[in-house]
Amino acid sequence: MEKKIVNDINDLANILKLSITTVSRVLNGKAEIYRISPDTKQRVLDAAREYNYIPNQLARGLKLNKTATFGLVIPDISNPFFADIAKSIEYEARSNGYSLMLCDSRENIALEKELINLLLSHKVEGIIVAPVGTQSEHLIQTYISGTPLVIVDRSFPEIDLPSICSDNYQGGFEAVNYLILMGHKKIVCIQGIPESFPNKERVHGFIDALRNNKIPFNQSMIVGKDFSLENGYKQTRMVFSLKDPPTAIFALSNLISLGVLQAIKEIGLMIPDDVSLISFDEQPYSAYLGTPMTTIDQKKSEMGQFAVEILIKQIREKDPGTKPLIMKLKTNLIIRNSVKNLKK
Amino acid sequence: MEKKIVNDINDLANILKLSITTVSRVLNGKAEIYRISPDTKQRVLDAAREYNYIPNQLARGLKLNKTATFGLVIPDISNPFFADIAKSIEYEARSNGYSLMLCDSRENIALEKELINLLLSHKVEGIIVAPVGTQSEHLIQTYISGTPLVIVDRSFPEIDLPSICSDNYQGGFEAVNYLILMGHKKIVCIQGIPESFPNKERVHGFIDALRNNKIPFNQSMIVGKDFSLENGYKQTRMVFSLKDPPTAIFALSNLISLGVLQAIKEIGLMIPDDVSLISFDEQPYSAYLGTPMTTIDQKKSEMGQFAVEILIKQIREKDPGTKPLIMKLKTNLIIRNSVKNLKK
DNA sequence: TTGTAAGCGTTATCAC
DNA sequence: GTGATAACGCTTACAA
Repeated sequence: MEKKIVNDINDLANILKLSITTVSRVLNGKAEIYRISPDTKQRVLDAAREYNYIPNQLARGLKLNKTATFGLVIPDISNPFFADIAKSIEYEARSNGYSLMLCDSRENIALEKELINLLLSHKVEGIIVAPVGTQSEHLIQTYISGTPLVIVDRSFPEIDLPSICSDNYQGGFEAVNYLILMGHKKIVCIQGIPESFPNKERVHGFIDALRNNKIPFNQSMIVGKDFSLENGYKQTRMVFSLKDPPTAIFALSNLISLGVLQAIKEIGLMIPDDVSLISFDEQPYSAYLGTPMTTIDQKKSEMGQFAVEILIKQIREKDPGTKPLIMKLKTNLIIRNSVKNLKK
Repeated sequence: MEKKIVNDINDLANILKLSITTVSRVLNGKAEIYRISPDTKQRVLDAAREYNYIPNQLARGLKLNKTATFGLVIPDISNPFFADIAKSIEYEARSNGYSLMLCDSRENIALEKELINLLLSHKVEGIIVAPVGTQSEHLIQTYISGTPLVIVDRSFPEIDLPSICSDNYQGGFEAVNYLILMGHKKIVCIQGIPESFPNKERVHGFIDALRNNKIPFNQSMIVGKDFSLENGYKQTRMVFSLKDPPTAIFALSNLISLGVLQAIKEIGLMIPDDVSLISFDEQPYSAYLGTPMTTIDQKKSEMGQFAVEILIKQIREKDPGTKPLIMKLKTNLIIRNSVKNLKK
């Protein structure tokens, strides 16, 4: 006797000699509501298991207007910062019954727009996005069109979109303040994507910390163009080819600081004796580098967790009247050995 | 005049005073085939753009039995090894018009099974999985049920499933052979998940390299239970609490070796003067650690790339008759400073 | 307590 | 050249 293959709720109903209605009800846990006999219920459940019936989410989604899916758009999943956030979001989404569609925008705004539309076409119930640049029209558009959306990491100034990010200004300020406390005055900041919001805020903190300590600022103290290792490398080489190089470098990402390390090494300098270094993004390896690195830690898992919470809240409340929630998470300065105390 | 909101191909057809059939045809690039007038075609295209019509992939998928979606199941997206693979898979999938559903199985076999079913219910067109353990029935089941599937990283011995992984045996063998060449005899291998295939193969290579060099092997030379940092830390502390500790450690993952570094540091030893270390998985930071680390590099992006290629091939050919493709990628020994030459 | 049938947004078959 | 309609697999109002 060959075992029938069940692709369908229909096949299942046929085998059981029941209507698909009854089968559907049992499978959706509505047996009691419709007073389906315990016997029938058990038969359905047994058959579903026996024939390994897997409901078709497409059909279900089409009918119910629910896909139990979120979309996640991030600039680079191979950057451990975003991988950590993705981990947290995946976990939190799954815990709430949602699957995740992963989109890597490769720091490309055109692709980001495309990906948002793709997610929309897949009828995701919500989108979490770490935006690439300063453009936000497409995000606002999807938000007001009714798709719940949360921005993580890269918020926008004065925008009415729910968002959650680190207090990048605070992080930048504290980092540089610490450098100054250690006696540094000639500081160079190697930045990431200049237009991106976290970058701007960190730079803002950098400048304010200088100002606060009466240290003159000029534009040559800020170099760099993106968050990559290559950028960190090139800028460091460039900076040290100039006369009067800095005593300290402030790197605005984990990848940038790796590039700095490479350049420093090639040039033949030592950290912190010849140059000091402080970097955004704590990583598992930060403590085990040639010189254990002083870093600004961000609350990555909280970020992911809150992002999903805010999204789910939007879905539940369906209340576009209320002011969108904007959260800022405190950063944390982790002091190790990569900054020299010039005052000693 | 308020702009109408278009949710539907129906709405679009109404606005244009055309049938949905015609609209659908134009939108699917079949205008020429059905000899639709250039004028009509242009009107449809313009309207679609103007009203920002986004096709419903659920309905499309239901009808066509195509979702343009792959599923990816990996044990831990925050492990940079898997993040790199995911990056490559996402890129390659997207280049071929597929989106990616990301599932993190958290090294949990029950969850892995559940996730596979979830992906099936979402009607993904193919699944790429880095399996958690030794169980493969659920994978074989979905493969023979007709859903294209590729295993990455963690293959199974003697299994008829398409798979692509590193030559873990070679990697293990070369690593240990190198240690022996440098004069090491007392070597401890801190392994990952013992039942997992890559782990077994690496251990196999470890043992064969010893044997090959007439160095006696005993079970106490292999310790550890998973690929985590904590495992690396605990095992190192344990090993060095014993009398007659090893002169060299072979760590079977990037996270394990970070744990080793932490323990070594706490104990107050130096690498490579007091202990040598060689580790699986090259990472961007490997070269910048306290002692630049000697590592076994794996071809992560090739792995992702080939995985997608194999998947797409399965979809195209629909030919379950041919023997499933199994690929092994060569590993690469990167020599730095973490192994001491005892023969000097 | 169970069944019939409409409809979710598409595409494909057949007609004109 | 264009259009009406069935069908994809499911849920649910309405019937029985």
